[in-house]
Amino acid sequence: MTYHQAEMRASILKALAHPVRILIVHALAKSDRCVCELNTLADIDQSNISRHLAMLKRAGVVSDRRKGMKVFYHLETPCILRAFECAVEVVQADAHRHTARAKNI
Amino acid sequence: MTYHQAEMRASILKALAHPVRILIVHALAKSDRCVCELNTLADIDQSNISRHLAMLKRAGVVSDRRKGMKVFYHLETPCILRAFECAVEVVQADAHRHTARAKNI
DNA sequence: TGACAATATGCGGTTATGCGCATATCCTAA
DNA sequence: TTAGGATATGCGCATAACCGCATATTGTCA
Repeated sequence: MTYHQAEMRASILKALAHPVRILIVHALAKSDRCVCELNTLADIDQSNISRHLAMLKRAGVVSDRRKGMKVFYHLETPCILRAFECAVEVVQADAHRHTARAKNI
Repeated sequence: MTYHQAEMRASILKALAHPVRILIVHALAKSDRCVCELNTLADIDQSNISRHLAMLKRAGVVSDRRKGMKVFYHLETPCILRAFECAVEVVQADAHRHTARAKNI
């Protein structure tokens, strides 16, 4: 794998590597949502949500579509959910390792 | 999904979201490697590789094992490779969208 | 057109990442 | 025990990510 290829992949993963953006993608997995709906996912400024959505869009992960005053976002690449599953596996494996170590001590 | 769960997942993805760390994981997918081998993946300082490995280890993605003077790293969670595949898909979908747009203009 | 709702963007400040250099630590072998 | 190879860590700097606030933009409806 070339360094350039690695950079491309890293840019996608970086776009996903933020708790708010993970919440967004998780919500979009169920159905398209407008910004005002996504805004309730976390206790942060609306402008911030807008920025996170812009990042996901730039990465090609989501697309947007205007409908009247609202803008609806759509998950373009559901394979990302598999990446999340893997993250969960890692978290859980880590948790097991920690409890195992705690028992030994 | 709670914000805390999202944070846990984000920490894993963040650990992967760097070109050098992606090269490392990609190399480890084939077999365990010592730091001196991984050092040749990119043109960066040895201390830097060491730091990237420490991050991956803290995230629970890799483990290390001393063998004499060398330290060998091992990929603990190969499911990560699936996450990479997804990143490739997104990159390719993006490329297609760009060429399609270029044709229209 | 003017007021207002929904969304995006510019700005400035704070925190986190990434890096190289120097140096510390750990291990082996003479 | 001392020399030297392999790896890790402390430090300081440069840059990028993140955030809230204020404000711009876009669209609706009276």
